[in-house]
Amino acid sequence: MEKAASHCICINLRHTSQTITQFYDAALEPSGLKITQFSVLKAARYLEPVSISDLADYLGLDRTTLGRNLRILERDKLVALEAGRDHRERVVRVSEQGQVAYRMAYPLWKQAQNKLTQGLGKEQVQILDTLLSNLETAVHSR
Amino acid sequence: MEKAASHCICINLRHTSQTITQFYDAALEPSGLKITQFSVLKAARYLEPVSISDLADYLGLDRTTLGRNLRILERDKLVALEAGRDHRERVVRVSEQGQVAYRMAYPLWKQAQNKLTQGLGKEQVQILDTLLSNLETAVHSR
DNA sequence: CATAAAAACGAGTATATACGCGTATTTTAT
DNA sequence: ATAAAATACGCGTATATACTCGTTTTTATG
Repeated sequence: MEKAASHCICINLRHTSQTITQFYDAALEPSGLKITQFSVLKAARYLEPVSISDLADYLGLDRTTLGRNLRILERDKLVALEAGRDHRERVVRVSEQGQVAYRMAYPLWKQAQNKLTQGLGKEQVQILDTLLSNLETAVHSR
Repeated sequence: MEKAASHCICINLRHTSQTITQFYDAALEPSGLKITQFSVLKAARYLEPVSISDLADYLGLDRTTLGRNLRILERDKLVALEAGRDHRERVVRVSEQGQVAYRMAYPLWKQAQNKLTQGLGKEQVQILDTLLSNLETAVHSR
């Protein structure tokens, strides 16, 4: 990872996304979590008990994608997947171990976020957020 | 895919990147190429004959990632991978079929790119490019 | 109430991405 | 000229992501 800047918005986005992901993953390493897993735990903590589909909607992920990601968290005993009252669904709960990992990861995430924010400038981060949001809108409209 | 806007720069980037990728992939569909494959073909056309490592450097991808991506293009007969004079390396060449696919994909790519550019505004796209570039710099320094 | 429609999920398949380890080949240094 | 270092790769493993299809369960409707 080092080169970049094609003329393609998509390729540029993908490349930066990947680079930044590695940055956050490295920052979170002591917690054993990746940034994607951190974001799933965060959402699950907020919504639990929650079905896979509802959690996927919240996260903006495909249901099957989240299902596979959760399998890994379950294997690592960070979440538990139980049958809900509705026997079609499986309900996500964050385990004690999951809570511990999250609390360990949070300050690491914050540090990474701060570093980037300071590197870019607060206003620029604000502008970035707006642009990303507008991109998604531009694609979905019409 | 529909929700978004966490407070995490990384998660926001990942989500938008994925959404935009789907937009480009859908646009390129008639050509049979995905945007990632299109970008590999474009670079390979420009640099061929080129080793896997050199092409990976140019694209900002891990060598092994590109190797696997090329295997798929080879399977679909869009590129050929031959031994170079240096017997350690494998040399990438775009096949006739690859050229045809590329030429078919190009206007589709251009359309997608134009749609997005019009949706966002040219200045905003320029700002986005700058921000993405600055993000990568912010992460690599220090 | 019975059947049709809808919802929730898993499995299969496919792609993209990277890291570490091992191997073959080429270069370089002594 | 030989040994050491560097280079180019492949494979194994791991994660993230999504689509299609099929199964189970729930809900709606006539």
